[in-house]
Amino acid sequence: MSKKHNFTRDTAAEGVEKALKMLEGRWKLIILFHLFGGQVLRFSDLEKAIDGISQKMLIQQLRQLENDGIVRRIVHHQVPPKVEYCLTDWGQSLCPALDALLDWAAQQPAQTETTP
Amino acid sequence: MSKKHNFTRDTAAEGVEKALKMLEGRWKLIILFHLFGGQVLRFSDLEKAIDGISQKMLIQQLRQLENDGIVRRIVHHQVPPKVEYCLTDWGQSLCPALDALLDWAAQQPAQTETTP
DNA sequence: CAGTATCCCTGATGATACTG
DNA sequence: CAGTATCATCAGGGATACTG
Repeated sequence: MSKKHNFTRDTAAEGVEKALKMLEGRWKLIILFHLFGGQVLRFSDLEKAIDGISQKMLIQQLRQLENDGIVRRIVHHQVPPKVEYCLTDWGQSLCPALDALLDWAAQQPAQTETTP
Repeated sequence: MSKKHNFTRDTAAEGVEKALKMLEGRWKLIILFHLFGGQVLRFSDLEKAIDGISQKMLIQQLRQLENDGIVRRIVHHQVPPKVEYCLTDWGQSLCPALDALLDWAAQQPAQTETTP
């Protein structure tokens, strides 16, 4: 199944950075969590579902996710236009990794308070 | 050991976002990977080890990691000053989560190429 | 040695309006 | 419906110089 990879301290940092770059972006995680679990949503569905997002931002973030191979764009040639978005297999496989991060964050011990 | 957490789609996105916020920052991952494995390094050690970083950036990123409870700062009251940095236990526990991300990124199928 | 203090600049985001 | 186009804003980061 999973291949073995040998990372040095620097290539590891680089690799994680690459992953983070793909996830950074004001709206990407919210979009992703709307698509996890096999959801297939239209542009307008996402627009309605995500509070406060503009069309410009929505399309921009979707395009980046698409270029990174995380999201798939499905165009139905109709009038009026219909375009749907879903995760690629690889995009789906991101879920466990995010869960790991989520658990980690949830385990944060209470102390000096997170940067105010 | 690990507690159970119930997340909704939105709180999950929020939680991961919180985690990412702590890791975003031009130099944080590089710093972290220098400290993983129990390393204890002086300010000047980090400065030498990390190519291209300025004192301002180094201290800024370290402070943020410290405020987030990921890094611990150890001051030795001496002349000249000696300050060391290492990971907190919670900071160490981030390692597996990053590994998951790393593996995910390494599995990226070749296709449209990552955003040029 | 281990930081502070300034100034500057760019890229990411937001607001708004227009279109095939 | 599903986008493009334009303009304004603002925080993150870089360069540089100074200090307890």
